[in-house]
Amino acid sequence: MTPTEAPAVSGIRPEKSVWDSQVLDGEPLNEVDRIYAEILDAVIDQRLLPGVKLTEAVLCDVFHCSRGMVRAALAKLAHDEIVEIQPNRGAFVATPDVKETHDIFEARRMVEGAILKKLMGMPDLESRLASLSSLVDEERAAFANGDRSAWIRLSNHFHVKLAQLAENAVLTDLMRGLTSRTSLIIALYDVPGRSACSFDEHDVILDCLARRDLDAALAAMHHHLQDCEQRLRLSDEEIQSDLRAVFTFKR
Amino acid sequence: MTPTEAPAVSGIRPEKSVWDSQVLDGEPLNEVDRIYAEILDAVIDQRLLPGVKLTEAVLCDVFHCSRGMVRAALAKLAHDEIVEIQPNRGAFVATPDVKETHDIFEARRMVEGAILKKLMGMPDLESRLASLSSLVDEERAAFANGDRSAWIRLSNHFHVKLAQLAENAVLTDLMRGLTSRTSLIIALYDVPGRSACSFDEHDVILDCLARRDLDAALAAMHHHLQDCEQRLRLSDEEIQSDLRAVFTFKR
DNA sequence: GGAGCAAAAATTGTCAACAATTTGTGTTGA
DNA sequence: TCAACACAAATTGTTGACAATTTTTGCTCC
Repeated sequence: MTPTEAPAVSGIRPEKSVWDSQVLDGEPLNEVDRIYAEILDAVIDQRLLPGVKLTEAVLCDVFHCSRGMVRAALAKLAHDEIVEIQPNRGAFVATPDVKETHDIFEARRMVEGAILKKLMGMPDLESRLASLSSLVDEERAAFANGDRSAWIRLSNHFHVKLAQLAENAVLTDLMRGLTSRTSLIIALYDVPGRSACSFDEHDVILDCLARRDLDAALAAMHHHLQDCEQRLRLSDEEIQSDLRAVFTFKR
Repeated sequence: MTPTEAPAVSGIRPEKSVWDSQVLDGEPLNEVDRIYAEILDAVIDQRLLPGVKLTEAVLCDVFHCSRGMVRAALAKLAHDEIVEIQPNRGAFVATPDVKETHDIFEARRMVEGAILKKLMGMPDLESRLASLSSLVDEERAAFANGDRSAWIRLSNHFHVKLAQLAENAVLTDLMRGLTSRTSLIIALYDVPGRSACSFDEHDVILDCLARRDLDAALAAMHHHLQDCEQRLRLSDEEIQSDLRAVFTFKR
């Protein structure tokens, strides 16, 4: 994966100008946070891909600010493991390795399972779940419209919003971090031919929750995350078997 | 809680000069990370207390560096919710509110429970637990010696080290963050007369783990965290009842 | 065509200087 | 004695300039 630069960085400023609350709650208080959020959004939407070099001067141009602002935003992103800063060489969108991938998915299975348990004990669950149902509908629509960025963003947001329903800010922040990093992983290891629609799986989870069937909900979430992880092409062996499949098919 | 400054900040540089791996794995790569770690260590050890103002110029003096370094370290600590940066007013050691306290403990119960489950399925558990046993011994010794900072640090480190045994870097980092924030909470809400020895509880957890009794281990950890949370004085009503107890006793 | 080298260009790391804001102090008047 | 105000001092926010490092380019030689 060689560092690329100009074309990918140009994807930072999407056409939408209305503030999207995916990354931060409410408007950012300062310039650094704004830049942070813009870059993070671009990473989550997979407009900025793993390994891309984030040159300070280019970002200053894009965001019309001084280098200090850019450096501060990059430092925060590095702290989140979204960006890797290599001393004297620059900042790059992070490229999580196989171990990190496994660790993140494992952590998600633990945390998201615990969130479901908490939700199960909460009153008024059905009305809480209504906003999530419409979100899944939006996922479905985005997919049908071929709007990949929107689909990815909404798909990610489903998990964050589920955490928000649990009314624990620490868990919500945690889920934000885990889903952001998952987006990187998927961008890095996803196999186009293996992509399946995740909104159906989201629907199943919601259904189980609405029926207050904890075991089913846990199984559905576990299955969803396991599936997501299984779909990634993580090893040379998998790449080899894919190449074989390609040439077998061609012949 | 009024911001105080000079006397508490003087606690940043402890007598020990050997690098303690509590905060970061290995030596920090740069000056910012070093300052970050020093301040975080001081917070965890409760040498720096909640609400203390962290003046840039003072920190520059203490650490013999430029303001840029200090600002970068404070920004990272703010990102971890360890420090609160108020625009145009300065940086303060954070003062978590009651909701945040609850959220953190809840998150810990979820995550630490999940860690125990994972540990239960790991091979060679007994030899893994050996280092933790000696750590609990150190806790006990520190408490007996009246070395509060060491006791707190070791007590915190127990949970981080338990997470490390699970061999998942994401979970370990997560536990680091949660325990650091817990240390703040305890500094803020702890009642001196209510403090109990937590190393006995740590021992119970280890014992259950060694016997591979998952249910008992989960119950012990849950009880430990619940106990810890219950010991905090979080409401005015509790303060009132404490005042009544004080004057009832005096009469 | 590739390797090695020097120089130029690009980029990152750092910090002092200045601007902006807040806090503290002193004075005045009621 | 307290409130209001002005001013000085302290502190935070920001950025351009310079130093240090890395990357790119051009040239020579084999």
